[in-house]
Amino acid sequence: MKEYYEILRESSPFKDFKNEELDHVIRVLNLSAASYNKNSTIFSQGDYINQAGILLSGIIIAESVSYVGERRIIQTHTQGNVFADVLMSSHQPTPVSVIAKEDCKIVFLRFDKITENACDPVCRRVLANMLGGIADKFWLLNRKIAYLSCKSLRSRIAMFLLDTHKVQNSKLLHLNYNREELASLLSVNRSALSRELSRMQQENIISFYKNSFKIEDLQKLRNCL
Amino acid sequence: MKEYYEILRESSPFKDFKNEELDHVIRVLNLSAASYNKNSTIFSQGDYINQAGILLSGIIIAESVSYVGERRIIQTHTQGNVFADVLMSSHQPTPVSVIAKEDCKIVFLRFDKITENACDPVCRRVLANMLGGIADKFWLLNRKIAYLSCKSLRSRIAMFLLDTHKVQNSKLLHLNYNREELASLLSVNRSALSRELSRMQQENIISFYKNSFKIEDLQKLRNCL
DNA sequence: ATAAATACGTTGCTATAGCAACCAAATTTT
DNA sequence: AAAATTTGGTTGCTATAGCAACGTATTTAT
Repeated sequence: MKEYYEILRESSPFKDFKNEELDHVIRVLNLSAASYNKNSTIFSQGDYINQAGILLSGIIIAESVSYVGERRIIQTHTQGNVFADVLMSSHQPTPVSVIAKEDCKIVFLRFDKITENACDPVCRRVLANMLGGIADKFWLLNRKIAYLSCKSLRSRIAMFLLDTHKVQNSKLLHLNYNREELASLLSVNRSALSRELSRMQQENIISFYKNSFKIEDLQKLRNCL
Repeated sequence: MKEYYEILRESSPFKDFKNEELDHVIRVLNLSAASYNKNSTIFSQGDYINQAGILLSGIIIAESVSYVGERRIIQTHTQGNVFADVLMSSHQPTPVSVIAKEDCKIVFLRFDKITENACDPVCRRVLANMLGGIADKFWLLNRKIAYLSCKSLRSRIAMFLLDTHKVQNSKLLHLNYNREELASLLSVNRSALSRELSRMQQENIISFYKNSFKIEDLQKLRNCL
């Protein structure tokens, strides 16, 4: 596990943990790294989950399959991200499937192990950190609801780009989605998305090539809302 | 607090707690009931929150105000519901305002108090229960995203009604929203909502009077998806 | 290297849902 | 009880976005 200390320190549960603290917590919670091949399933929609995962390497996506078989991407995760933390204490089946998009290494945190050791101040810190992480995710979901609540396609795009701008803190945005995935994320039709993006480019609000976007006129983009 | 024991036992943090356990937890966490008048604000959008609330009596709503001043109802809470639990450990400002829709009594649970006492098995149970509650809310948000992701207005309505049907476990549905609020919840135009509801009534899929709805043909309603 | 598959932009057609304006019923205020 | 306000259904108009079909560029497989 030593090789992953840097990554763990970047993850929310172990944020800024010292080496000794990581040693300690790995021993107490009995942590180890698991490997998954590309395209393998980590959790299936409907599973009952009692552990969270921290992605040590690779990329995973959370997706849900609708009643008519449409896949909708809920989220993507990269190195250091925590997933399934929200679900680890739920009595509901998970509404999403988690799939390795590339070869992955993952360390799992069992919820019962953590609470069992809640007297241990280090474990307690892990727990508090994880709760903070869950709150942040909740906030993200609320953002998603915010842009799904936008009436026009253009305002949806604008809100999404402005959000991404805020996160990446640059007018040059690199999205991790192709058009189909972006459309699915925004719950709009792909061709309609392409059309609207082209229009916005023509109006010099944005420009783009593949999944690289540039905000040409921040004020105009804000006015789209 | 004794008078609220029945309600507390119905709330997720204290689910099925015995009297002695409630006595204990109230003492350790120093709990007491606060009163709010109708239309008063409990939390304001932008506040930093370090405590959750349990609604002992009354009705509260969580709403967010958009950039252009539109109010959007995020959630309503009634007796026994927990709110702000998700946010109590967040370093983000709350994205919603919480307003008393009627006179309310509320008991607040401070997050730091709970973790401080994590060695106490009863407090630990409270913590685990609250996490479970948060997971359930996450699941609800995901449901909301599911119906916001529906393309047609009709399918949005259908999914919402089917969800409500599942929760209330009856073909007679009593909604806590008026049309304006329902439209806001589904993020659609009110008149368009009325029109579509009328159409669905004409097609004998549902019937309704005010905020009472009846599913006339469950299969047809499912086919709307 | 060639073929196959995937990704993405374009466009015409059309159904849909937003908007506004109006009216009627119900509820609240005076 | 009358007036005022709120709530909800109706409808015509119109902009928008979904859909399908197609073409081209890019990537992947053989």
